[in-house]
Amino acid sequence: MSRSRSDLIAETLEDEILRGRFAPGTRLDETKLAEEHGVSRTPLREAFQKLAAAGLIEQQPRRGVFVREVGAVELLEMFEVMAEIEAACGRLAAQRITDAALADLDAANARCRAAMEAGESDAYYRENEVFHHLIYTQSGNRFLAGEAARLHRRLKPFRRTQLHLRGRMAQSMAEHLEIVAALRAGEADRAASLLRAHIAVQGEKFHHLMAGLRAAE
Amino acid sequence: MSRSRSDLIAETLEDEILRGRFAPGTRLDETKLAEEHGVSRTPLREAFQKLAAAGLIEQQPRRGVFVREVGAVELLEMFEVMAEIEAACGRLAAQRITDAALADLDAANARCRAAMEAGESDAYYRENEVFHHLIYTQSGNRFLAGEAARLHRRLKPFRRTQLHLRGRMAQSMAEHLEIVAALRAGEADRAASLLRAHIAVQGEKFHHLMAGLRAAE
DNA sequence: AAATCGTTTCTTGTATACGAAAGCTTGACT
DNA sequence: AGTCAAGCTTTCGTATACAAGAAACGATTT
Repeated sequence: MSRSRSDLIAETLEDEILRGRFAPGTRLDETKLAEEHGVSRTPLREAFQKLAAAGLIEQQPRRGVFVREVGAVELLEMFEVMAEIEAACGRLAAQRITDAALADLDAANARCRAAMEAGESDAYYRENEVFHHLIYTQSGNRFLAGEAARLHRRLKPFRRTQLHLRGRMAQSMAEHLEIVAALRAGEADRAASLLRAHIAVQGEKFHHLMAGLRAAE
Repeated sequence: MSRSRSDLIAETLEDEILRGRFAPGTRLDETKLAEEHGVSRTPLREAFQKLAAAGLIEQQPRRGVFVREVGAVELLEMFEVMAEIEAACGRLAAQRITDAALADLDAANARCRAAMEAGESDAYYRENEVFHHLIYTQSGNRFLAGEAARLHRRLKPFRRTQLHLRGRMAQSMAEHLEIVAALRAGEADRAASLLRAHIAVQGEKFHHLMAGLRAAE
């Protein structure tokens, strides 16, 4: 199950898109990118197909490929789905999680707290990711965990700014503790609800953020 | 947003794979398929990238592409995710569904009942699909609806045999009615639970089916 | 007789070349 | 001066040619 050439190109391209090197709506020049990667157009076009399937770019026949604009509506929808998927992970994890994994969650939360108290939002962000990925895998459903990770990654650029909002870190921290408690108690419904709310608030914050940006224009 | 050539090839290929023309594990011959579609290898390879991204085929570098084997475990995982996604659709739909859509659901169920009483499992299957797709769209979340439809399609070949199981149609029918009742009442949690159970039973039935097949070998 | 190494052939991966379509520029006409 | 059309340029889509790797086959050796 080794990786092929166009896979690598697709990965780096995906990374560059998500990291914002190419603004939404930008046309991706085949020839330019080809020589940038030191290959011909062929492997690049194959990489494009992958990105198109993943929904990151849009191919307009005879026009070229463009970085997809994700509108505010679609973004909110994706946050909503993320909330539901994490809820599902939590529901299943509550029934299946191991003691070792619970300990890992505690550890991640301890590091979260340390980061919060130090006011290091970047560190908090990293540990927060660890926390959530642990829950994905503890769903005991590799397919679900994969889908969760995929969407999580997709939303990453839009989640980044969230933690700088006033008081969000502390609230997030408190929610984490409640979530772990529910998982430890094996309360599936409660774990699901807590996780849903925990993620949904990101969508709402994002909504407010967008509204603010719009008003500032 | 028109469709390109390799898109069409990818679609037909996906269809042929899901319909079982190519057994899992089969190697897909580029040249053979190319001349079968009357094109060169290039557009075919581009179609392969899409299918690989969708997880239907696996590309082994310098070896070729193979139809992916979906093991029983992964299949059960996918059913579990389907259950959770449909539950999410139901939860959201309960808050957002229109009267017109409720009427459509009633109509679909009426056609389901007719098919059941006539013992036409194929017709039941079709109307059952209509019913579920209505719920997807009524989630009011196009992204979620898309993901639901994608997974639904992916599981189609494995759901097909389900309805022939003794008494499944009648039970399914009864569940549909309960689901609509919950949606009409706007009871989000109940709609979600009912849908989750409604789909989960398919996974279990499938599980039994698999066990039966294994034992029969 | 079996095993191993070399050769040959087949297939994949990539480059390049060519045809076609879309957009832009230029020029003519109203 | 503005608008429309025709040609020109650019870029996409596809075919084809070529290179490299993998598998199969055979020959030689132990």
